[in-house]
Amino acid sequence: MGLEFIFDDNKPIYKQLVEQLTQKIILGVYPAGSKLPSVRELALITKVNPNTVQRALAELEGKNLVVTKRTSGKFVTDDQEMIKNMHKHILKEIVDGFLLDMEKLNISKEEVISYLQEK
Amino acid sequence: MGLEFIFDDNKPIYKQLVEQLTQKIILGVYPAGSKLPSVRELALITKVNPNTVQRALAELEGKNLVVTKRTSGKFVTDDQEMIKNMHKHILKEIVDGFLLDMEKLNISKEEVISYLQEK
Amino acid sequence: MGLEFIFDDNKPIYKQLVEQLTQKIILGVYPAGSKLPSVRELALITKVNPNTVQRALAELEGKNLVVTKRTSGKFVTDDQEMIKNMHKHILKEIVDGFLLDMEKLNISKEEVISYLQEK
Amino acid sequence: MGLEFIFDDNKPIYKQLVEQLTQKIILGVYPAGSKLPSVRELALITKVNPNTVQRALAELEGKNLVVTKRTSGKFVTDDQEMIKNMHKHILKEIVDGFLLDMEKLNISKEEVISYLQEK
DNA sequence: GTGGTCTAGACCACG
DNA sequence: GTGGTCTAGACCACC
Repeated sequence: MGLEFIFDDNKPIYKQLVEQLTQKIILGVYPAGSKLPSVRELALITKVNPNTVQRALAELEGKNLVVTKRTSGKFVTDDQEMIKNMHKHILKEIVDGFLLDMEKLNISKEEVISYLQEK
Repeated sequence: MGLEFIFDDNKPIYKQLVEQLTQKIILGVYPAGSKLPSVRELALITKVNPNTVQRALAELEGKNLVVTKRTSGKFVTDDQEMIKNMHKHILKEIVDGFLLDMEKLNISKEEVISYLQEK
Repeated sequence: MGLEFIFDDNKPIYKQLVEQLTQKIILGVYPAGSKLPSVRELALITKVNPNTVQRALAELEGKNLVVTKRTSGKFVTDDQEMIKNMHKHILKEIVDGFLLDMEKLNISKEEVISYLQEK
Repeated sequence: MGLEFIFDDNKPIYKQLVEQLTQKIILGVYPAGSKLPSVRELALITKVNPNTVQRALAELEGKNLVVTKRTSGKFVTDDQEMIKNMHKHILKEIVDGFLLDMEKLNISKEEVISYLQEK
């Protein structure tokens, strides 16, 4: 569990890769400080072109979730704080987006909650 | 409220138009059976290229939310049942998507609810 | 003047492109709010592969110096404040780097200044 | 002070080693004619792969700043003149590079000087 | 015509 | 074997 990569056609693959790798980092599938599979390995695992993997990893590096140690590979940041923050950030983003959607449909928070409870 | 159209540059404008028009129909801003503004008017209101408006309306026709009466214009369907179903459908889609996201982050429904209640 | 692009082999071309475009923006060769040449045009001007141009522009977008208006092209940000800040930022970076180098060589600021004045 | 070696991951380590060893020679930390630590020692001190140290020293030999005396090790050149020239050369390079950067940003030498004086 | 994405494949520097 | 860069060329969505 935790190692599959599935893509759909709606979003660019590299963005989906960013999301899924971020998730795996947040959930500890790739723990803080651990070495990521090499670009080429990831390309094999995900069945995606190495350039595309590279691009996704570059984004993760931009967000400081991943650091590159030249010639020895790419690693998850060892800054656990940052990972936690990312977790919170993503959570907030999703929940806020959800509530916004609900608002657009004129549905109150209470209705949402009772709806969820019934499920 | 209810007549503004706001677009961002991330998603195709015609899709955003579809969404926003659907919303207005669902919420009764454009009630069942009522006449929609003409393509040209909508283009003016939304400050969008008429072709784009056309494309969005075509999609809405495809979903049977809008019907064209030749010579007199485009109208919201008068099938109230269909509108209600659409409402439920959209609601379900959003909530399910939300719950799926939560699941990916390993967050239980209960946690979500308590999180929402705190807000 | 101001429109040539020259590259050397020490640094990646896309980074040099980022630098040179940034300069042109800062200096007003490409003023705030103005449209940039299209990716393909820039590729022709610079004699570089369009993908490489794309990559450089993506970086500039990441720094919010450039914004993309879908289908109509890429534009310099119209936030003049941001451009000024970038100017200051770059200036500071260069000067600080320079002073650091001088420090490593045990050369005082005063010596530097008198050296510059002689030139 | 004078014996630490610090590397960042942006530039090749061997180049950084070359720079830092050159500095130490110029500043007299390793005086003209003195014996350098052995490759292995340097590797330990710098926590760098011996191959990398070897490569850096080879470059310094190429510049005639370091000479190998077979069987007894590597020594800083005893040609003090050469060391002084190297000093000047490096200085010139840095200052010229700096002035070039300033020129690109349309900043006159006078402005630079007054800027430095304020700091 | 605009930008965006992806692939395939090659070459390089590094350690 | 690691990542980084670049090219050529193709295809897509959008307006």
